[in-house]
Amino acid sequence: MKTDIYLYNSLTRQKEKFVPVEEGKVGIYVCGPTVYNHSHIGHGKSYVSFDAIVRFFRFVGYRVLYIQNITDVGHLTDNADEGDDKIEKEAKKDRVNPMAVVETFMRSYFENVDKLGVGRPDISPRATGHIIEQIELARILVSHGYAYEAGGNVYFDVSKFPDYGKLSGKKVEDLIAGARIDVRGEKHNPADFAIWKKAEAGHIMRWPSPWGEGFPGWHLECSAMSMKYLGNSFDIHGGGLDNQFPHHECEIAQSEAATGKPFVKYWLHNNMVTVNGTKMSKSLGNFVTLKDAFMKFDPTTIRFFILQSHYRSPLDYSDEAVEGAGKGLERLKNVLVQLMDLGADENARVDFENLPEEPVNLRRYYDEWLAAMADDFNTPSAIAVLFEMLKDVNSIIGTGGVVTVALASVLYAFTRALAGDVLGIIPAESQHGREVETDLIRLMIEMRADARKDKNFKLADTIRSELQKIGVVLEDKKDGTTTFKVSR
RNA sequence: GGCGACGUACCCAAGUGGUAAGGGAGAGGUCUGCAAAACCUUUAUGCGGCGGUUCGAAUCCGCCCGUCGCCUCCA
Repeated sequence: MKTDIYLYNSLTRQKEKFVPVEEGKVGIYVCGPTVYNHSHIGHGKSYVSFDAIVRFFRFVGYRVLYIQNITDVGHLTDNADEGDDKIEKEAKKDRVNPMAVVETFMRSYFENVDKLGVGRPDISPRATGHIIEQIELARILVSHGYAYEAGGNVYFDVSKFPDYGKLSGKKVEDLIAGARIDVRGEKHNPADFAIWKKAEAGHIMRWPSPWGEGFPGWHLECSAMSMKYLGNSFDIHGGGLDNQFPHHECEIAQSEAATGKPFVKYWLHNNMVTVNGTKMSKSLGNFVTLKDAFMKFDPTTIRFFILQSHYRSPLDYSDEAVEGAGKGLERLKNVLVQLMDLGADENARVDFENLPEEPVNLRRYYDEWLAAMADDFNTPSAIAVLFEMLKDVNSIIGTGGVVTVALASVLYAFTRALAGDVLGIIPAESQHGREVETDLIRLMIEMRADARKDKNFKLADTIRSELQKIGVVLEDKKDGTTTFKVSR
């Protein structure tokens, strides 16, 4: 590995050096969405954050197995394990099969995060595809005495698992004292949680089990699926801070009670998104879906905006802030265009072991970037390093310094690798677009150059402004040449 | 009520004991037919407030104010 990685472990509440369960490999599980609605900007933050983390692990040489589930069993909208199943509620509204609702929003989810440059997980297991594993896990818990059946429901007995609360810092007594919920009489202890639920009449999604027809409790799927693909003990489990309790706490209890082994080594939690300072909620009408956001901003800009703050910091979404981020990103992308104009080879590779120190100190910038990323994935600091490098490069270009094709190529590849491959804030496609379009634009530039020579500035300006309308921005250089960039 | 975070310039945001990164916006300048881009200069004696520890604190401690999250489905 190129470097040691330190990460903040929610379980121990401190930064720790990452030591994998198995040398050279990382097993990571991240809680995926419940697909009953369009994804919002909060989902965006979570999945972009973990995407950057996964990309970084791969960059430094780890073999990563990334699992992210799709929750396609609805679970309940209400407290006290009552209320409607969210997916079924949606299905009844539209008079369609619940699985059709799942399909619709699962596709929507992937379309959205694809646009954000989030790499697909290696495996996207679905809860309904792992009912057998979940029943088996519940069966083990019952047979080991950690869970009990009551009226067709199966509950985890919190009193049998003394470590319950170790992740969230909660005490079972406090939970009972502060309980705002009506306690189900059949539970032994108010803090006990359902791992299998009886399907009442009219409940559509149901499966046979040793306890009659029913469906799995929410927490069970993540235990069953993570351990199936990553083993009983694995490296990293991630998710939103709002899932720390009860979801992740319950996962630990179920998994460790069933296997007798430590479940997860490092817990990573990303912080939440607020909109104009307040929590997103449908009732407040400030619910920003990714679809909405993409109407106003380029998805890459949204990604950049997300990564410009730390994953463990809360992020406040506002048009003003995203606009500001977009302008900054534009500058970053612009340097690549400039380097291309200097003849940079698009396919050049960087040798990180052997970076130049003059005239741009890439050695130092790389060390700083790496240190930032290795320190709990500090993407804001890493981005700041890229901006410092950019300033250096522009300064040389702007003051007429000599940038050889070889240097331009190294700078280009360096920026592409760090900003593109790892952070994902530079889209992969060529800035200059397709050949025919490029030739056409060059033709317009020549025509405009003739107009300028004749002092026909009216025509010259018309050409420039009309091209700008279709997203082609012309820039006249000092030496009389004109370059362009495509800004969409 | 219980638990936990956070509060850094006009906006966004790093920094967890050694004297305030970075981005946006603003101001002035260089370049230019004009733009745009780029570069240079500039914008917090101060990091919510008040105390304390220390040679030294945005960073540690205490209290207060404010915001957010969790305790109930949630990324």
